[in-house]
This record gives sequence, structure tokens and C-alpha cells, in this order.
Amino acid sequence: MDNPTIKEIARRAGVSKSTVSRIISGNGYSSPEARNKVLGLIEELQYKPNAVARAMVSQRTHNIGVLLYRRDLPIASHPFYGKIVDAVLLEAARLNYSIFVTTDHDMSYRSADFMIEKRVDGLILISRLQQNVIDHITNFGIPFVMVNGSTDVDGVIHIVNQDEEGGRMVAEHLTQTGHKRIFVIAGPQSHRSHHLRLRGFLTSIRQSGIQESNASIQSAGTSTFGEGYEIMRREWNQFREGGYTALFATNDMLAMGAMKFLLEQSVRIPEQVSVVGFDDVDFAAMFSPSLTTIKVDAGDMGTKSVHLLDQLIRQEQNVEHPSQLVPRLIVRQSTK
Amino acid sequence: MDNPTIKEIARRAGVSKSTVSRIISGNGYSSPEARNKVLGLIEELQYKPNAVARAMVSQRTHNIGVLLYRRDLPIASHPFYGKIVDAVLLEAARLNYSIFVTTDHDMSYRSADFMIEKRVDGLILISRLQQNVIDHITNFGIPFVMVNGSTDVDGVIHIVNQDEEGGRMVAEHLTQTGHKRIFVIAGPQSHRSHHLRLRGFLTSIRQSGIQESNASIQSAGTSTFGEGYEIMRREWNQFREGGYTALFATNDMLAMGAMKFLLEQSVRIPEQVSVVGFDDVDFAAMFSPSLTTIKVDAGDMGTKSVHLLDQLIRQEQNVEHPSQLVPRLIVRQSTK
DNA sequence: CACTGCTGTGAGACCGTTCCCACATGGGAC
DNA sequence: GTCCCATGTGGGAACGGTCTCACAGCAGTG
Repeated sequence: MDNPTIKEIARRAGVSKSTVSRIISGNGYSSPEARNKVLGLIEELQYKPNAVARAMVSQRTHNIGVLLYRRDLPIASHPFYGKIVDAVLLEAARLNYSIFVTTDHDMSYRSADFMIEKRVDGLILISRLQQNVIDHITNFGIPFVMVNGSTDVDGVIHIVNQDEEGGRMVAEHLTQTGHKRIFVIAGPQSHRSHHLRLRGFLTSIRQSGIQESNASIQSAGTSTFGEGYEIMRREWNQFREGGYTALFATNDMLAMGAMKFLLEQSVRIPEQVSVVGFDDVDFAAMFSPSLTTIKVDAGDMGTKSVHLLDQLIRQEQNVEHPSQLVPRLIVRQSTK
Repeated sequence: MDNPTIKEIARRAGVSKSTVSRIISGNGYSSPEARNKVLGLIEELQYKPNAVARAMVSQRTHNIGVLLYRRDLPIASHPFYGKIVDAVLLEAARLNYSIFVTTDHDMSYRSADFMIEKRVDGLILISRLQQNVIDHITNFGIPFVMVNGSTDVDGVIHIVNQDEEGGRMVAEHLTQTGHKRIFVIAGPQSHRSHHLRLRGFLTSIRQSGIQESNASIQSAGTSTFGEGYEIMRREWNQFREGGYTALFATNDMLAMGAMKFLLEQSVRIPEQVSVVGFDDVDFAAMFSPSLTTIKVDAGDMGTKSVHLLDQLIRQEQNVEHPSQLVPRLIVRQSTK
């Protein structure tokens, strides 16, 4: 790593490092001769400014930490959170930030501390964060935004979807297509989004005059494909004998897991059973039959989070709390 | 960001910053009294060492850059590369590195330069890198390893799978189960892995005495689900009339795309057609019917890459070129 | 001619650490 | 009593930049 430094450039150009610094940054005066000389040397020696040294004096690293709090699945290959990360990466590059990515399986603040030591300009927190982690981070005065967190916290910028509204859309779609007996797989109710999706769904069902006794609600311990499959397998008899014509799961992975079991039992989808998921992960469109679902714009979440964080970092006045993202029903092959 | 500094701790403890530094690092002598006092203050003031300043003097940032060169899909949500990244994240945390993640769509060295400016200790390069990018990085003397790159480059540590062997395994599996006419969807031949998978497959087929005229080979422009679907749709007549009983695609996404089209035409899998993919992405086991495939251990790739890079960074002598990962056939529902 | 303001430059402090070196004290060996 | 060594401490340079300040030259103005 014997990269040339500003001092080396200055020495060779016969000027002071102040002059070189001025020329590089474009602030302040410099003569055309000095400019040519220095710029030529920069090109010749392949000088790359040292971002570490810059951070040292400017007290800004231009780095952002993305912390994913999950116990089950890793981050990047997660079908939903992975998309958020992608969008974060893209938007961050546009705004000249670099991104540290970390997963925290302990749900502690160990990794948050690590990011603090690295002196990131800000943090993006995703999924299941605990109140104490939030408090911890707040303590250090590091700007941060939450994305799809498990709970809302007062005063914290939190980017979420209109999950309750989405649940309502599912109910409407199913009731309008004539379904009366609906089987529901509900993801962890400790998580805000699963909770609201279920609530919106149930409220709407009730308004349609369908008795709750006509809906069977299974609660899932995790929100994975395997869990969906397992629940369906376990409840198969109840499902078959109950005369259910529709299945709603509070996310796509649960829905597809259950659907896979149904297909293995030669249940025809959608002829015999209609299935609706939630999120619109990439696989939803690829599955066979493709899955009707509520699209949550993960990309938009990622983009917004960086955008808002950038405003917080730059200490812009009155950064507005973002409005919730509007979900959209996407009808595919799994419902009729 | 008014975190306390070492100087502040020193002032309050009534000692010099040298002493504080010694106590924190554990190098050199210090009296129990000084130690207690300083450690107490660190706890009380929630002192977090400044990694930027440390990097400044130690000339080591303990940061690693992950560069993914792709034109089509983003990184994190990529079903195969995402898994590599996950493993990298995990292993890096274990070895006390932080990870910068970047995607480069231009296939230029813009993002490599960016990482150089950030003075990462090393780079992990994934997928389609060009020779000139490699040269560029080599120029700066930054340690790096390649993972599943499009081509091998002399002297560069490159972690890959035994793709040719995997292709052979596919051929054996299909011929042993009695298939004679096989339809092949071959991903971009400019990429090492797709090229070798096809080659291994064809070599083995030929050895089994099957004429090449019995195999139809379709070349795919990309290696995506959509491309697989599209190719199958386009070649549907040829496929049906050709009497093919098996389909091999050089990766899972292509295979599942094609499979989805077949299912939509009410082709029964595996009764009428057997399908084999390559990679064993998560979705392969979830698809219905689940996909028989060759497992490439993406996790192992990620872990190894960090491990090797760490050795390069620490300038260990004779770091050995890793042997190629051994693939494994995983038989699922899509073949019989 | 004195004053002002623009252009151009360099010296040096500073960011928060680490680490080398100097130095002081005290006990044990000779 | 002298010397040596272990223990404990502080001063200050260095890492590679940015930025403030001082200062010099020179043209324009009244």
C-alpha cells in the first residue's frame, strides 16, 4: 500500500501540500501552471485520495451501516430483505456513501457498537430490533432510520408498508371471488407487519358478514417456507375436512410452503383452492402456479431509507416522517 | 458525535494518553490503580475507540470490499451470489473484518477505485470481472481473491467449483435413468462455469454412446428464470415433437424457468419429462416439483474466500491455491 | 500615492490514535 | 555503593489529509 500521498505530489510538483489540496478539492485559488503540474502528477502516479485521512479531519466517513436483526435467515439471500439491501446499495452509491452490511443473530448491540467504532455516519436498522438496541444507538447520537421494524418507536423514522390496508385488500379479493371458508396462516404476531396484515384481513372479513368461525387461523412460529409447509402438513386433515376453498398466509414464503404441500397432495390450485400471499418476493412470480400476492415495494423502502438517512446526516431541518408505502394487489395464477 | 476521546479519558484520570492507550491495548506496563481508574471511566463515559484514527496509524482498516460484477441481477437478492455474500459476512465477522458491499453494473473499475480510496485491506471479486479490472487492482497491490469468476487468471487465487465434473454427474444421472433424448439449455458460454458444465455434460453423454444429434442445445443469453421460460416457450414445438424426455439447464434459474413453462403446458414432471438444474439455490428445493440439481456450496465459497484473503492480508507465506469445491448430485422430485 | 481587494501561495494546527523513546523509581545481585 | 533490570509513566512524532491564517504581489480607484 505505498500509494503516493499529497505530500509526495507536492514535493514533485514543487509546491506545498496546501496548494495540492486546494487543487484537488477545487476550493480556493490556484494558478493554471500549478494546476496542470499537479493534475498531471496525479494522473501519472495514480494518486488516490485517502478516505481514512479525510474522514479523520472531516469527522465524516461517508459510510453507512446496514444492520439486519434476524434470528432465522441470513440477510443477503433473504427474499424480502435482500431486495431492500439491493436498493440501499444502489441509492447509497448515488449519494456517495459506502455501505457496511452486517447481520446480528444475537439481537444484541454488539454489531451496532462495531459500527459505532467504525464511525459510520448513520445506520439503517432492519427487522426485529429491540427497544434496548434503539436506546443504545440513540445514546450515541448517531442518526438512524428503521425499515420494516417489528415495532414502532416514538420519534423514530420508520419506513413501513400499509400492512393493515394490504390485509384488507386480500380479504376483499377473496370474498369478491366468492370464498366463504378461508384458511389463514399467520406469521409471528410479535412482528408489526404480520400482526397488522392479519388484523386488516379479519376486520374486513367481518365487515363482509363472514363469521369468524368460518376462518381457521394457524399461527406460525417463524415466517419461512419450511414453516408454511409444516403447518399445512400438520393441519392437512382439518383443512380437507373443513371445506376451505382459500388460503391466506401473511407472507409469500409461508404461502408457498403451504402451497407446495397442497400440490403434493394433488390439490389443484386455483381450481380447488385459491392462495394469496404477501410481499411479492421474486419467487412469487416464478412459482408454479404463480402466486397472487400483495406487493410491498422493498426497493422503494431501501431507496427511501437511504434518502431519509442522508437528510438526517446532513442535519436538514424538519425531515418529515415518511408516509407509509401503498401496497398493491397482484393477481396471478393462484387465485380465480 | 461528541464521543469521548482517549485524551478526554486521560485528562479525567489524571494520566497521559500514552497510559490510557497502553491500558486499552493491554501492551506495556500499567499500575492497577491507573488501570482501575481508566477502565472505570471507559465504562462510565461509554468510550468507543475510534477505528478511523486507528486505521490511520496502523495502516490497516480491517475492512474488506466485496465487489460483484453483474449486469443483470442485483447482488443481495441474487439466489446464488447472495448466499456467497452471506457466508462472507459471517466469516468476516468471525475474523473481525467489516464488509463493504458494492455492485458494479458498468463492469468498470469505478467501484474498485472507490474501495481503494476507502483503503480496504483486501477485495473479494465475484462473477464477471474483466481482465482490465484485475490488472487495475493488481497495480495498487491490494490483496484480492476471485470467487466464481468468468475466467481463470494466472496467479490469481480463484475459488471455483468442479463444474466440469458436475456436468458429468448430470449426464450420468440422466443416462442411468434411461434418458436418450436430452434437451439442454446452456447459459452464457462466456462464463467459465456455464461453459464447463456443458462441456462435462457433453463429454460424458458421448462416452455413454449417445449421439450428439440426440441432444438439442439451446444457448441462453442470460442465466435468469425469465430467459429459461422464454427459451422453452420459443422452442416448445421443437421440444414436443422431438420426443425429449429430459431437460438439463446449466443453472437452477434457467431450469425452473423452463419447468414453469412446461407445467403450464400440463407436462407432467417427472413422469413425462425429467429436469435437472445446477447450483442448488434455495428455491430449487421449494419449487413444486422440487428440482434435482448439482449442489455448489456457495457458503463454502464465501467462507473460503474470506479465509484466504485474510491470509493474503496478513502476508502469510505460501498461501495455497485452493482446490476446487466438490459438487454433489441432489436427487429431488423433478427426475425419476 | 495610499488604500483596497483579488489572486496565489505556504506554514502549521488539527483530527484520534499508536508507538518509540526518555526518564524515574526501587529492589536485587554483586 | 554501584549496576542492572523490571515496572510505570509521559512527551511527542507520525499517519494523510483539510483548513485557517498570514502574507506577498499587483491592478484598480480616488
